[in-house]
Amino acid sequence: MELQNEKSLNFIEQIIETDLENGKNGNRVLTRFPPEPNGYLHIGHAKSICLNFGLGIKYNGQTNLRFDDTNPVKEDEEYVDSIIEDVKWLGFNWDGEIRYASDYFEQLYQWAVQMIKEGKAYVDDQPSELISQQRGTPQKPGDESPYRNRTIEENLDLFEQMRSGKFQNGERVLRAKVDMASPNMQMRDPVMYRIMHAHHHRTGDQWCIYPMYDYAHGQSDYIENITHSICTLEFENHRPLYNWFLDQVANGDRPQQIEFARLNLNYTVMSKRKLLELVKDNYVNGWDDPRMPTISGLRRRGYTPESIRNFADRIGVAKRDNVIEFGLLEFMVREHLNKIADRVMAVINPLKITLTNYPDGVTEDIELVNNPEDPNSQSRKLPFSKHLFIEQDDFMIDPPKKYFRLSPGSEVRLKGAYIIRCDEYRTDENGKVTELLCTYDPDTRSGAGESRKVKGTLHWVSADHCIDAEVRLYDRLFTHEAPDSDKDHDFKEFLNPNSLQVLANCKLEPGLKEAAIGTKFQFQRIGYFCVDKDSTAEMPVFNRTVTLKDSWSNSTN
RNA sequence: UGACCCAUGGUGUAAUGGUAACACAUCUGAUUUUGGUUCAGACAUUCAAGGUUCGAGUCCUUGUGGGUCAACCA
Repeated sequence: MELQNEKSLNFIEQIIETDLENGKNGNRVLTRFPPEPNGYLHIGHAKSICLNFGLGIKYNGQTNLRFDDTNPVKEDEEYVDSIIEDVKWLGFNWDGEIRYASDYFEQLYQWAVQMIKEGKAYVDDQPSELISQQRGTPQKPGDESPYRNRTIEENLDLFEQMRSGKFQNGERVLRAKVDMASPNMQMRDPVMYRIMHAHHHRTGDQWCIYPMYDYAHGQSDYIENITHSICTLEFENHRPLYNWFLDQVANGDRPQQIEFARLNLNYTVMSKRKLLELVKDNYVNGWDDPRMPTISGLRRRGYTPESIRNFADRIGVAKRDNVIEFGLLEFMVREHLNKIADRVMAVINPLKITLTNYPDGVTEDIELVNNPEDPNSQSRKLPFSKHLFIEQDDFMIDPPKKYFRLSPGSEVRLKGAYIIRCDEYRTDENGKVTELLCTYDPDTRSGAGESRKVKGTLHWVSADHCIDAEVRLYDRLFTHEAPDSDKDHDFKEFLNPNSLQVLANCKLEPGLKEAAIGTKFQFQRIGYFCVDKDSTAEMPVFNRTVTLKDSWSNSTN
């Protein structure tokens, strides 16, 4: 960690280092990642995870994983499991056991009773609409509830009855007695407890009153001895309330809430509600659909934990609203995959070619390095024969200038093998090219010494030896840079109809038959791909993680 | 018409009162048996006006622009 000294500190690190210099919190650093288990984690959470756990590591501290499970009707164990998996996969370890806000329900209740006794909380009998009206507006102060000055005894009794199930949902709430005239809306006697006769995924039917976020969160931080409670900007207005609740119970060290700007990525949506909508209404195939910005989606797409951590590091941490270009995420995964992914031959839109002067029935072994970027890389042998497949894009009848690939009469090298010339092409009734007849130059085999140069090098597979595979090409999920920014159009109107393209007739080099699920490859000249979980022994399925950078198609567009 | 927060190249982030920099993107060129990688280069930045100071992106004031807040959500 010493090496990080060269790098400048973000504003949260500066706060922590100042605290450390001042001996605050007994020189401890304890952060927490507090997801609500009401959906799958997305790349925005990854930023928060990397921040919180990263701080724990950097300052020799720890980070807790705590589920903020105070709203049983929205939460589910499926989400708990997925969140645990995603945090682990990103490569982080939390301190001790997993925590749950629901573990603290009894303590929270006792503190609420104490607050009632001190005249700091009261039971309100009014329905939510009325309470809402009395709250006033940002410009106009609120009005006090007629129940605000009940006796402590009455409050105690009513709160006890709330807990014991005497009331229906919505009949009573417990409110903090703060200040109905505060210019900060959060301070206008916020609700602390509401009645919910609902089954909780951990506490079952033990409770029918549940604490609200503002009350539960800060107290949970305090219970866990959190030093720095990092959250996103929209909680900035809540900080005085966070501190007010702490004032009621805290002795000694207390957590400090610090807000940072959440991640926004263009061409996608990041709200859990909207992501849930895409899943529920089948606009995508589940939370881990490779087009989703969820961590599980990125994982299935072929992203590596390293690339996501590097991304989080690169985008930085600050307080100003930001929209990161999706291309940066793609850069990060290319950068990592370039180093670790073996290169393989894969023809995704096959075009048959026959080498008319190559002997029938002969197979040669072509040796290729698996990854030229990796000094320790092994090589493998590929079969080469008279009948081959190349990419349809690699042949044009009437090519533009500076087209380095095949066209009638032109020459290219087949990577690792020979230089070939296209003599003839055949088309079907629609004019589509169906086959090329080529001749090879036997003197140009790779590694056979001095040979003449050609501009283009193509990837290929032997038609007699290749395997069939399905390849799924993904494009951005939305056509709009900011799909949820348009007030007149629902974000789903900007869904990209071409975000998934399935190619069912792809031809791959034989060694790919046994590739394990999740294995990452570079399909030479095409992009990075990984083996999808839908693969079967008969039909492997590959997901395109990202294309290779392509300055040719960029310049022609 | 309140409170709180924010403002640096196209994007994001630095510069901690002392030469405005790094990455991505874009564009050149070199290398290359991947139109990849690598290498070299180019482009382009302090919201405005006042003030403090020898010196301001940084501190102060005002303005402008943007964000957040009126769930028994988190």
